[in-house]
Amino acid sequence: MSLTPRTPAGTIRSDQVGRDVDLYGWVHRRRDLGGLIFIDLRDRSGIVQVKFDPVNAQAHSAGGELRPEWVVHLKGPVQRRPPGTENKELPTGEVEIEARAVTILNRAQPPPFAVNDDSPVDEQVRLRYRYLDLRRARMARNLQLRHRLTKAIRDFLDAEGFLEIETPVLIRSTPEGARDFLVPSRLKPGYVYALAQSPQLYKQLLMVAGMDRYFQIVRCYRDEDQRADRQPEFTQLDLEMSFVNEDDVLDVVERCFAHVWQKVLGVTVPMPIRRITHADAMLRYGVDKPDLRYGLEIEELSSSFDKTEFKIFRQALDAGGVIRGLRIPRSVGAKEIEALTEVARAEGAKGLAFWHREAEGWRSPIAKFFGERELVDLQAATKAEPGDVVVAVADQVEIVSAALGAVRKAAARTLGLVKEGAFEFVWVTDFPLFERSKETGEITAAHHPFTSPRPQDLERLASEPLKVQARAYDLVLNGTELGSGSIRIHDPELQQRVFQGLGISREEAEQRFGFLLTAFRYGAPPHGGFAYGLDRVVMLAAGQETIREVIAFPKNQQAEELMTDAPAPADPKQLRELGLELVRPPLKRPQ
RNA sequence: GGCCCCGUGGUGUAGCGGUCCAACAUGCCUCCCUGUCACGGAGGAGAUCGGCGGUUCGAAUCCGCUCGGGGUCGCCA
Repeated sequence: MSLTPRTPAGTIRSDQVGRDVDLYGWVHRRRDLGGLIFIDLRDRSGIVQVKFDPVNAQAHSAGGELRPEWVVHLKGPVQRRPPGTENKELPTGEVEIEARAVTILNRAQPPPFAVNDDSPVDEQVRLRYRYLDLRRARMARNLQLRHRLTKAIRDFLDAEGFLEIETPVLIRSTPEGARDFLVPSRLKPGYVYALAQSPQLYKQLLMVAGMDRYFQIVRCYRDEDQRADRQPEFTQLDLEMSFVNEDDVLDVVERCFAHVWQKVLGVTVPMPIRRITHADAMLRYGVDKPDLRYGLEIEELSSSFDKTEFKIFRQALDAGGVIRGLRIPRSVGAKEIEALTEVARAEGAKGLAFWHREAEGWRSPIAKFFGERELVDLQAATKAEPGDVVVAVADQVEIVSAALGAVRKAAARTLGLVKEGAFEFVWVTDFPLFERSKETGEITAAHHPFTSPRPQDLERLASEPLKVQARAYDLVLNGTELGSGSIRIHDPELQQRVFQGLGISREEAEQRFGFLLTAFRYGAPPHGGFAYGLDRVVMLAAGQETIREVIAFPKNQQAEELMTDAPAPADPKQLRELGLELVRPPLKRPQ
């Protein structure tokens, strides 16, 4: 039995009136008026109303049995709806199908939650019955958006001369970065692969191979804790280019975003995307991924208070710290200030100083500690207007940045200063090459160990490594880091020096990255690239709060896939084949 | 591992020491209804309030532990 020709339900318009159509789909909703019965028939394309008239006895009696989510084949003519009964809410609202023949292809149990509306449902239930959840309009829309967005990316990069090339998923484990998922080797007992965290090294080797411009839409795996925007397996748009500098990479990436936003959302992204240095972002926004949908820039106030006698400020300055503040262009109640203070404290600040700007001057519990000149300076620095509130933190620079960055975000959200529906892209450039691990105190790569230092910083590599800046850049959208990239090292000697800066000895580097260093000795072109989280991009484009909403079958916070109950206890036979033995038996999970 | 929030018929919520063998909406079942579109009307079934323990004359409600879910910090080169 061939199921063609099918007519997609959502595509039927009045110009098809009189034509006989074959519809295949799900019963979305049923309205039984006693005589006449209407159902909305749903398929991927949308919804169309079907009429069951008692005149068509067979169809009408079958129609009376139908329930939501039953699968049916309907045959009948497209009819114009009687005047006054059109539904302007539906694209198909001018027409209806008169069912002349009905075949019930499958009955359905009542679903555990309503498929035919968008009412909130516990996410655990949604994930357990994901195939039902995906029938709902919002999820169907998200997956269709994801498809169109992915296709727009491919079309654009293809037109720009990029080749899509697949790289291995089962790769050698490298201890840097995120925790690896390990896959034991059956053929070499005791040996393991790692699932690729990213195609980083392979794409650089593709440049050495002369592929010139590469991209890949690629699944990546990281065994870390989950978040609203983090899954153990996620998809990256990964690209790499030869014979380029920073501007070439940024140009391609931002034109790609402009193309995609125009094509998929009909939104024009102003070009070029603005750029801000990492140092500037930390100073003005307190974070390296600023949300520019609102202002609230952080102001340097240290010099305004350089002679202050206010003990808390004095001590911070004397200890080499800074005082910075934020003008909130709105009156803020005591409760809200208390909440913002808590936000600042959570980031390590000892408190939050605040002044209410009034018509005649400043009102503040700490007003008496400040002289005329300081308040004039405060006014000049913040340009506060009557009704505004200025908050400030005094401490070491890292704490001040973190605290005010968090206060800025919290204030924007609670006071409704965020421009909804806006897409504010920004490049963050000139990242440091290294950073000191908070945990171990060791120097680690801020981006990854293959990132090129700026040429003018090369002589500081050994002497002042933390002052070396990298040829690295991040792309940020609405305060979410989409991804990052860099110009890579292509000189084996420079690569060795950076490894040494990271505390990796020559021998160790040869052992772990020998293939890369060897490759670089056979003529590596200068190259650089970028990678971003496709799930995050789709999430933001679709206006969703988590990437789970744009992934067909995502995992929960325990990294479980609830529909199939993965992961599952290991089969002893499989373990034997792999030469593995469990040290700890699997815990039983109560239902 | 830390912190925060949430677990009440299938689903979403209300109830926050007795008036609750738990209420409302929706879904489900039966009946009525020939222009509905979240159709309407009448009736019915359906939860021992995540679990265990405690406080109390009395617990959905208070306390402790625990299980489950989410957010977040750490972590994510």
